[in-house]
Amino acid sequence: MITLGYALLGLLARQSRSGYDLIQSMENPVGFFWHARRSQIYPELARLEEAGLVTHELVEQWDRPDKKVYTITETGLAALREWMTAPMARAPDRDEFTLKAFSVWVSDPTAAAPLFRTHEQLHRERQAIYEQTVREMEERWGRAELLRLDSPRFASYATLRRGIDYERSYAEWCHWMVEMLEGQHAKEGDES
Amino acid sequence: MITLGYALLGLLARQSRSGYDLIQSMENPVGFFWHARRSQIYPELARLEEAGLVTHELVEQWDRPDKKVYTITETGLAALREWMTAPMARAPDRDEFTLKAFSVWVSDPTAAAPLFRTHEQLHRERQAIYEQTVREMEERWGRAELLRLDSPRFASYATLRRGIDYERSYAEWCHWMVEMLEGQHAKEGDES
DNA sequence: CACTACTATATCATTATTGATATAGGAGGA
DNA sequence: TCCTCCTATATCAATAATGATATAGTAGTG
Repeated sequence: MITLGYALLGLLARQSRSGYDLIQSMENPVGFFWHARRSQIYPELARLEEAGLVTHELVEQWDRPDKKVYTITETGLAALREWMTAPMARAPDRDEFTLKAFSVWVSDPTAAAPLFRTHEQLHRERQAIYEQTVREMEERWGRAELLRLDSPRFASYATLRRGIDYERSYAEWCHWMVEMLEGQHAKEGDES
Repeated sequence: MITLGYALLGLLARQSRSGYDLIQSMENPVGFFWHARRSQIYPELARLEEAGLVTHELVEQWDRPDKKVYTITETGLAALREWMTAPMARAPDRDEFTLKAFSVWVSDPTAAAPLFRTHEQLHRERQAIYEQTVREMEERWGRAELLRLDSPRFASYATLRRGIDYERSYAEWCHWMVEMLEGQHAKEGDES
């Protein structure tokens, strides 16, 4: 099965949702680690249902279009558990922005610097969003709940921690690049 | 144009290579930030040639099959420069392993811990490879050359720095996860 | 002599993902 | 009233990426 399928199962294991809700969840902060378009989600839901991993219930609404609310089945939960603990190889790394760094030498440093400056900003913003989310979670459920291993809150918290580390380390690297490109490498220490 | 195209141009800007050489370069440490299979590289080279971004010269060899050595053109270099400084949005994050963390709550912690243990190891190993590469570069060209902005060495060094940070932060997160899952969260500080 | 590995290029089918577009009712603002 | 936005689902074409396989010569090992 496709990774997207497990992403959807992971969301449905927490709570039943419509396709539209799933699309929202995939776009919002918590879904930062996997991304998909509507055109991929609806067919994938159909495939999950065909495989018996989810079922749907039609919910009629008077004020807006009717929706199909999907619920994970026991089979679906079992599939999610199996995927969860299945040994897995490193995913091939793919980052177009880092790829740019690999060719930074061909361009004028003063032309390249703004690019890295912008990305430093983008990553710091994302970091701030994740940190804010963690703070909100702490206020809402308390720190103890976030550390209860069988709680979805813990899983969200763990994921967010990864996100925060990722964004911070990315932003720091961008910052270093800007310093280099702007010729202010006086601060540059040695951390071989 | 496709990102892979710029990855290939980036390699050819440094040195002319055959398709086969390019495949090697994409698999080795330096090419850790983008990945492609043979079946994608050969057609892409043909497309680059059709677009006038590279040319090839047939090199006959007596001891092994003849090869086509590709060289970047002025147009190709211009295209690379333009892509280099073109404003770029955040790439959608995609990491199947982090996605697993999002569903870690459904599985038994003792079953999940080894998974994170393994990945900590994988990332530490990769980190060590990158660090070793940097050390070799320092020995071979000297630290000053690695910081010369118009040198491909600087670009490689910058890329490797990103790689090292990425691997370290990933490994540290995996380590934290293992501690959590194994119930040794005594060390857990507060870094909100 | 068979087997395996390496150099070298290439095609094919399939799957995954993206981008554009369609439909359709309700809400809210200009 | 027109326009835009939101909820809600869906299809379609195009592109990107993967996996499998083919060909073919050389070199080395058992």
